[in-house]
Amino acid sequence: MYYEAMPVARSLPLTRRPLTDQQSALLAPVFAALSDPVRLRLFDLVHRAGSTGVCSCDLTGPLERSQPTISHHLKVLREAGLVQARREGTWLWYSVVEESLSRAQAFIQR
Amino acid sequence: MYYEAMPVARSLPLTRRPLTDQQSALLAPVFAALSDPVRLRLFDLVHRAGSTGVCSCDLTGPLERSQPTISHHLKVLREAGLVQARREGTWLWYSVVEESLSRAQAFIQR
DNA sequence: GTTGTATATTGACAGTTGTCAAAGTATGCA
DNA sequence: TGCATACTTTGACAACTGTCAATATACAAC
Repeated sequence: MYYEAMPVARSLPLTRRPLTDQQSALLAPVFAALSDPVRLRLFDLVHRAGSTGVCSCDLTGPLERSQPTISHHLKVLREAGLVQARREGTWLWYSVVEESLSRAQAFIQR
Repeated sequence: MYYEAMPVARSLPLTRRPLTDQQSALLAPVFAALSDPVRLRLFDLVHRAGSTGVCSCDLTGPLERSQPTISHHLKVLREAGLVQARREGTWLWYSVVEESLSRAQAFIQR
């Protein structure tokens, strides 16, 4: 089984009009996914692992949260399109979806 | 009376270590402030107004929310350090705190 | 199949959030 | 002083969120 990144807004940065209702509704979940300290640290750890990714078994330890809680946060990050996971045997390897980052970045810098 | 931007983390981007507990606790509220569609649009409107700022009376109209709700969201943005307000007679003029943006940006791009 | 390890889901609970109506505070002007 | 305008605060409510224990599912090895 394969856990993919969910689809998210693509056409944001080019407009010079005020943010529309739809645009903000697509972008907000990305920031919402980064709005929790545990998820920020998770995302940071995944990001550090680069394209190789990181085994989620290595993510449960350092954050002092239960395994279900970490699993829940990883799901939030996945559904926001920020990370993706691929299975390798028993393990899941998480990596960052660079594209999603550039969308958030496009909003922030202008 | 003067509504200022609240103090927020300053020393984030330079480290190459994993995000600490404290760092993530300081950064998360910034993303949390951007995690609501109405606030995203508010912030966008303020940002567009540049250094002149925008009168908050002009922010209540376009977003289809009650005036107290808009006031609440502006407070959240202020407390996250993303915007600041200065009073001019009866009006409040809102403008973006650029520095706060660069901190969020520093996290996103690396 | 059984057993063991890795991860996800469910259910529950306290705490937080977005929203509005109503009431309060601040400023300017007559 | 009184009134009008701009904004904030309070109180209430439904919806959502972070957390864990318990349970379930997926895969590998035997």
